[in-house]
Amino acid sequence: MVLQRRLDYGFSGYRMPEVPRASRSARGRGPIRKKLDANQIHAFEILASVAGKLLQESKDPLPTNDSFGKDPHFKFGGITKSKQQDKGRSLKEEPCELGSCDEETFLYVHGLQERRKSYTLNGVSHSQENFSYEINSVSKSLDSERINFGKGLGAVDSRNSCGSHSNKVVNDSPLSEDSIAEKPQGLLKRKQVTEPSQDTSIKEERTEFLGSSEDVMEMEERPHELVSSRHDVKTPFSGDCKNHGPFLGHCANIRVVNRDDDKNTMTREFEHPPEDGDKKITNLAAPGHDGKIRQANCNWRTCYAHQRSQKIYPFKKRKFFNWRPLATSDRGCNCEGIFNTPDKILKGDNCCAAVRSSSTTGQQVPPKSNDCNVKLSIKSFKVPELFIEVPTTATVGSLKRTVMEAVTSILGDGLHVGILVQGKKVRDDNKTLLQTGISQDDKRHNLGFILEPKRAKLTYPPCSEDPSLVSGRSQELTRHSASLVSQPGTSDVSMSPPVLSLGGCIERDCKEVPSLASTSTDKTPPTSQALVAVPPISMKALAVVPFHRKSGHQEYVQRRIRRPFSVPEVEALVQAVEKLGTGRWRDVKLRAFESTKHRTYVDLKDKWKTLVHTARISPQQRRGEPVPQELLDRVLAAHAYWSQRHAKQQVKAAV
DNA sequence: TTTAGGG
DNA sequence: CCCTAAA
Repeated sequence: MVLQRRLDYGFSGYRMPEVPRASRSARGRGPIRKKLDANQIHAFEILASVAGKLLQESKDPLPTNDSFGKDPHFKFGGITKSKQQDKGRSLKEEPCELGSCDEETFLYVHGLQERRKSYTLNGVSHSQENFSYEINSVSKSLDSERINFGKGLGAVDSRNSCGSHSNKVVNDSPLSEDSIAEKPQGLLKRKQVTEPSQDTSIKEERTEFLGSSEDVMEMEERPHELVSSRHDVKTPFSGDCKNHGPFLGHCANIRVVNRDDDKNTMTREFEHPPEDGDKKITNLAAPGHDGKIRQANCNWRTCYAHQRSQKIYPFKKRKFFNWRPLATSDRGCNCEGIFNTPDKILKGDNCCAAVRSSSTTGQQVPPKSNDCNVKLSIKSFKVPELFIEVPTTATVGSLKRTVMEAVTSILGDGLHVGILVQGKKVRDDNKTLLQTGISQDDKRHNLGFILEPKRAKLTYPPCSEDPSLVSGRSQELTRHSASLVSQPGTSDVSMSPPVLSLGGCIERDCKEVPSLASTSTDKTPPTSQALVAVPPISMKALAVVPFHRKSGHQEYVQRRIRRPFSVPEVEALVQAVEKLGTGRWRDVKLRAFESTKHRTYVDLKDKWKTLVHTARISPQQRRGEPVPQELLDRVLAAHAYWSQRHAKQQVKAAV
């Protein structure tokens, strides 16, 4: 028979496709904000949840964070130290620190409407969740974050810029070896207790995982610290999680309260972030951290941000799934504090261990990815680590599916997973992992996962519907992420060099948003902004996190992409309204936007509303593409006219 | 389905 | 843009 050993892989993160820029101040000075769709946010939630659970699995106390409580920035509103203390096993809360973030590069992630605020990933948000999914991009650093997917304990990526210090740091880090060594036991223990069966299917794992209720639920999450740009780090991983700056309130404290076995639903409630959240963030973002950016040393456990209050939180919207965002800083997750020395890691032993059946041997300690600093550009964000387990006999296709399930369930169906082994894209889904070389212990076999747009074309909002302005639908995807799109089945060329100049491209893109006209596909570097940076990856062992997928499809309803009205559109709208009047949006739609399917009458109505508002405010206060004053004047005139007319009609009707 | 408005 | 109550 074929050996049924399993490989545990850990994701240090995914690099996500860029998200359309949401907005920035009129003068371009403001923070660049990005909005993530609900499902994307959910990804964080789920991944964070997974991480959190894993974290919980560990009974080993995490290194204490001395800075906790000391750091002025660190202030979790409701975090009760005493509470933590009460629980011996509970993890200490640590502030998540966002390292040096270029203020300008802060990304704000928004969820939907009301929740929008709460889902603001940006630590700046005052939302209650205030989770630490802060995406902060340091455009300065060209190093792209990498996705490590490795087997073996503690991977060290020598190529990684962080790698150099990471090794060293690792040793010093409290979280290093000991921690790692211990963890497995704890996991094992738990496993034995909870999982009698040796046969562990992913599903079972998941179940078990979920099954570990109480303790898990009560665990406090600990925000992890984050860090900063790898470049500047002088003392990376200063060895402890102590020095991390407070990430402040971004890390939500969550506690799982309710568990729904059937649905694997966990609801959580977040605490309200400190009022001064903004300030804190600002501080973090403030200059001065340059060169001294603290390295975040977060191991995946740490990443598991604070969890706290538990409570069944009825979600208003069904769109929101079961999982609430955990307070986790994706960034933090990426910066792992636990590392093993390379030699150690790469040893066959570890590898072997890694492949042991998790069910019988217990889970391995999740490997830490040496993905030090995550630098996110405006167009991408990193998701917390995700651990999965698959038998070596699994096919590449199944591996993809497994990963996809985890990711898709979170992100929605817009993406599919691509797998790269040593930088090469594996296209044959029928190959087994062994055949592909993924199962080999050789460290050289790097495995990378990439998220690619499923659809041939991503729908990026064209600047204008106006034919004259639209260079073609094909451009949709091109804007910032042409390279992102490796169409299924086609180009992989770009993927070969896994990651390339990601950095450079990103930086450039961040700074300048190419106009549509200038961004034809041809100009876009094929490889660059690839979705994923597939850095050299070292394999390491990890704990498996069974990922569960709900049968089916989540009800993620993606928020429509923002499509600012172009001047021609505004013109058309104004003209139609002048003629038809307000209140007849359907007719306006038919008349002026008949062929523009993405402009609904509601959109037109909304646009009119904003136009009226825009026309009333001073030019200085206006944002976005300036609308000719002439049009605005017409807006006001039409608005006044029709308002008056409606009023009169009402009077008549009344009489 | 449309409107109208608040979020 | 989203979400919805009303119409």
